[in-house]
Amino acid sequence: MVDRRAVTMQTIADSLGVSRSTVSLALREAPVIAEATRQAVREEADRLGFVPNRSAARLRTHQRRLVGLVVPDFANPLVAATAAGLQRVVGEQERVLLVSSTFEDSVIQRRVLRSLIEEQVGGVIITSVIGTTAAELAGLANAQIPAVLLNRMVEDFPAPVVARSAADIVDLAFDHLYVAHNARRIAYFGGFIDASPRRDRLEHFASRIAAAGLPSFPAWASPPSTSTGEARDTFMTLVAERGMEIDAVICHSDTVAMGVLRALANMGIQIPVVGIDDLDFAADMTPSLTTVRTDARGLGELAGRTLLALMGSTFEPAAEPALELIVRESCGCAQDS
Amino acid sequence: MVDRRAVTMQTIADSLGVSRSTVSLALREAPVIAEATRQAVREEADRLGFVPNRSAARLRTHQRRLVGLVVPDFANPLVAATAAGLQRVVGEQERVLLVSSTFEDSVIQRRVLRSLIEEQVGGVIITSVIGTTAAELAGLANAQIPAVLLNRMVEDFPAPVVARSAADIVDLAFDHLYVAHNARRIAYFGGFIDASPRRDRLEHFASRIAAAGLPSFPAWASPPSTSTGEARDTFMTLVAERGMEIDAVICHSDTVAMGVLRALANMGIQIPVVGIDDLDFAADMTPSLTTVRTDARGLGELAGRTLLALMGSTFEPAAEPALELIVRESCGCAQDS
DNA sequence: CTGAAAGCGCTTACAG
DNA sequence: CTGAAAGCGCTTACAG
Repeated sequence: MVDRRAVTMQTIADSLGVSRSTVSLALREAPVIAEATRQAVREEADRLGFVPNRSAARLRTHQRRLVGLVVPDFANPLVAATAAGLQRVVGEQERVLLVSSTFEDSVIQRRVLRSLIEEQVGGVIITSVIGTTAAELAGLANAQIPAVLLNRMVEDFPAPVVARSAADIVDLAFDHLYVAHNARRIAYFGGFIDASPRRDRLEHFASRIAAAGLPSFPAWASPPSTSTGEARDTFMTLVAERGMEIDAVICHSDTVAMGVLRALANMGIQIPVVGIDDLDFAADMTPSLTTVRTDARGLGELAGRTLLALMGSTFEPAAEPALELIVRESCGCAQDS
Repeated sequence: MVDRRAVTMQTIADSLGVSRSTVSLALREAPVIAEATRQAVREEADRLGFVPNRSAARLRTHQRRLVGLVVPDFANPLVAATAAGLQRVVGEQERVLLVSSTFEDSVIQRRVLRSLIEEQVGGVIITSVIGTTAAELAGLANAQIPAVLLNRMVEDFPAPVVARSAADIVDLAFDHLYVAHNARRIAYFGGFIDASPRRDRLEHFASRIAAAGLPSFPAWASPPSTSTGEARDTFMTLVAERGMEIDAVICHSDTVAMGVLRALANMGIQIPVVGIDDLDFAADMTPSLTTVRTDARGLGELAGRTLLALMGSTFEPAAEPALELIVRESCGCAQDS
């Protein structure tokens, strides 16, 4: 409101005829400063529109209030939901989130991590590019920056992994299709090849299939697809090439499930479809999507709390929110309700 | 890799027996330093795992490489897409994005803006909380931080507004319904009451309606709805209360359109529906959504370029990507293809 | 071509 | 209760 030169503590000190130390202590509400002085300093600071320079404070104290979030692409609705949960936790602590997408490019990831270290972030939450090794994350450890691995594991990197249980997710979907819908030729479809959550899910899925003595359909699991459009096209190609050899599908995500539902509609075929995530729009697809709710927002909050705990904050450890199967129309349960 | 104390330029200087200045100049590739020295410094820096401290550099130089993004909620897919475009532009310049959601809460917005100023961001892109006044953004101006208003206008605040033309959007949707589908009882539905883009669209919509001598249906425009579920419920309530008095709908967003399509399906009614945005999933709804493509990603890039230009970067000014009507099934055009 | 010195804006012992 | 001084890690004139 007042000046065009940056106003610093010195400005306030001069204007009040006190020292910088007094201003600093007064603004930080140090009880050692006389109430009258504190008051005067606060008022003058407001009048001048003083805003403390965090860079300077950080340089002096090594306090670190920034939190870095590194994800493949936050245009992905699942990622965006997770980030929103995280932001909630981080924002409550007056911390600020530095967000970067890597677009699955390890060169960008390297650059981004370096930037975050340079900015002296207090911690990092990362869904690392596929194929990332512990060595590529070593910079964080060297800079003593605590990290949390979100969803994707990195072999030999000593950081907590926050992710939903792949086995539990698969069990919920599989059991419903197998028991409630008598499906016997079940496929897992979609996702990023080689991402650890998908690998874990596929592994558990294979063991359930084997234990139940059911046939497996690896061809349906192999082509990658993450976007809705990709999923739709890939699924239609598979049906064209192999025929409708399956009688139910577990989709890697709701986004993928939407493409599969569209493919099925295009071809006039109906088989039970179960998604994973329960994103906002799952309830309003036609047919509405039966899906395993993974509560991305809750997971983001959990990741945030886990990181903040590593950074020294204390709060009651948040329980991991429970997974839940949300039954709707796409599996055939409520098709005509 | 080596030490647990932070390694600074002093560490490198000591280890090499040169001065801090030499290290600083060498690392910044100053031609004044002998090539051999530069080489030695670079190698030692790598060996020690040196990462420059941006806070210190910023304090000294007042360079500002951080860019702040303030949005209502980046879990909103439209916002996420815009943010992704922005990140692309910002990332190319080795800049880092500070992202904060305000959840439409002006108290949070105030806190967030203050944090960004404290962190010495070089610029801010903001979709401000509804009802934000220029006074609430004055802190940015005082701190001489350039700003770009994304989508939402703020009266009397001297910053460029980056948004798609409300009139053009409405024209594309209206003309298609009016001309191609002979709709005569057209409603605009959904969105946040009082957000400036919606106000502008409604205003232009009203003028088109009036010019064509068509009846208007303000009741359909008034109840707010931004999420898919909200839109679905609100739409069903309207139909229940008022009967099916309209024969076509322009929806404020694809997200809203999805809810409307679901509501129509629930009630077994078919009228032409046009969305706005063309998000990824629009092509794969059932029916697939006819919508005005606003290219959120492109808009994010444009906002980024606009801000960077304000911050002093120069590049060829990006043309605003054109709006385009994407015709699919939901308007009735390709229902059976 | 390289070094000594000053200073960015803050915080924190330490005197008084 | 308040002030003078040192120092965080960097950059940039200015000497030499």
